[in-house]
Amino acid sequence: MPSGKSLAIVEAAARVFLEMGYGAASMDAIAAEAGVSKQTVYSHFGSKEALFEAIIEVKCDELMAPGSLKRVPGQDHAEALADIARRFLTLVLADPNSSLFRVVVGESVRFPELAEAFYRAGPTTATETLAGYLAELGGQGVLAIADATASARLFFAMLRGDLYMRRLLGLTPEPPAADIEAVVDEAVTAFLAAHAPA
Amino acid sequence: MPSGKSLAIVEAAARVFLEMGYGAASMDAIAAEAGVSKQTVYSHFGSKEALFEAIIEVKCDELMAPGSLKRVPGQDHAEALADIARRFLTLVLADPNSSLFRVVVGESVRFPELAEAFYRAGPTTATETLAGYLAELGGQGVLAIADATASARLFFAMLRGDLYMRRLLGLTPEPPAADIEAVVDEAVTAFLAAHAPA
DNA sequence: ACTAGACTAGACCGTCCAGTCCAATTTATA
DNA sequence: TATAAATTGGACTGGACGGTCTAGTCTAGT
Repeated sequence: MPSGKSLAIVEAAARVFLEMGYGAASMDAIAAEAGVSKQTVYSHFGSKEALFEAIIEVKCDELMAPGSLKRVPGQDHAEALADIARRFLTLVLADPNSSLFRVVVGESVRFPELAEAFYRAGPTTATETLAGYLAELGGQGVLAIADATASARLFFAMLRGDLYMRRLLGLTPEPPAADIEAVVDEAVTAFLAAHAPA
Repeated sequence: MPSGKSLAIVEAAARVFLEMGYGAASMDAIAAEAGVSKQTVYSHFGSKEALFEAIIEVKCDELMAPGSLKRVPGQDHAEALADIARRFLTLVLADPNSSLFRVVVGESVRFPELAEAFYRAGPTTATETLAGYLAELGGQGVLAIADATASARLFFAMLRGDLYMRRLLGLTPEPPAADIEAVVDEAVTAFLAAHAPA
């Protein structure tokens, strides 16, 4: 439970780390951004590494916390898939989140545990959730699903297309909903075609 | 034309930069790795930034130079696609190349022009090449291709699945050919199903 | 009023590193 | 061989940064 100061530090550190990356972020800058003395930062978190790890873990949790991929009942399966895709892409392409990913990738050599935590909180969780749903659809004969996990991974992969790549490389600002919708439509259509029941 | 010393510097710098990232790589380390005095490094490349940019550009060129996606004639289209996919994945998952990508992503905030150059040399070129081939197949009625560029992007996206993500996050060593083959098969099958002619 | 503990401002230390300088030495060239 | 160019190695500068220390302030709770 971060109280006032601690919360300010966490938020400031998140801003600075995500904007500048680990190496370029200085503890002085973080303290200044938080409106707090450097000593206070060191009282709450013992070191730069510890602070960084704390921030990334918090952000990873936030990323997947709201069960973003839960289904709303009473939907056509095509619409349900589109819904999942839309939420996934919106989440993943949103500004602080794509920065987070960039930083995690960039520092994955120095902080392997962080990369692992990210992978577990993000891709793994998302894949498992979707795989459960796909297995259900497969059981109902609505789709031909041989390997639910593999299909779930394929679905997410289809969503990580050119737009995703451009975001990853920082070449594009957060895209408008229409752009996301186009990717969603294409992926869902192709996915359904590839999994049409015999 | 890098002569002896210059070449040694480029190669050493590539090794150090790709292994440690931009921030953690010191000019002393690079000079030592090259078996060259620091002054010589500065004589050939004026600054750390310039050296980094030179290395990344050289590596980008290498990455796409050998026309890695050219088709061998007389192939079944399914086999041709599998061939392209296999070469793409092998290239992209190989060790120095995925390190390069990690570094470019990590430094994309500090070096936006580099990210742009990378995007042009990599994804853009690859997409255009494949789009040309797909348009051809579409014209022959072998596949149903409405938007060749979009389909090409989708194809590559399907290849950048879980294995790619794990590589990106540094969670897995260079995968064996069998793992790549599995991804290739799955992607090609799904892609063909999604583009079957009416 | 007294005290305890969180906080501040900023000086300070040691380290690391990009980049410079230079005198001595090697290498190439004419 | 003589001369010019490239290279070496190592000392040095200047600055940034992680982290510590300290003297003193602010705020509760008693």
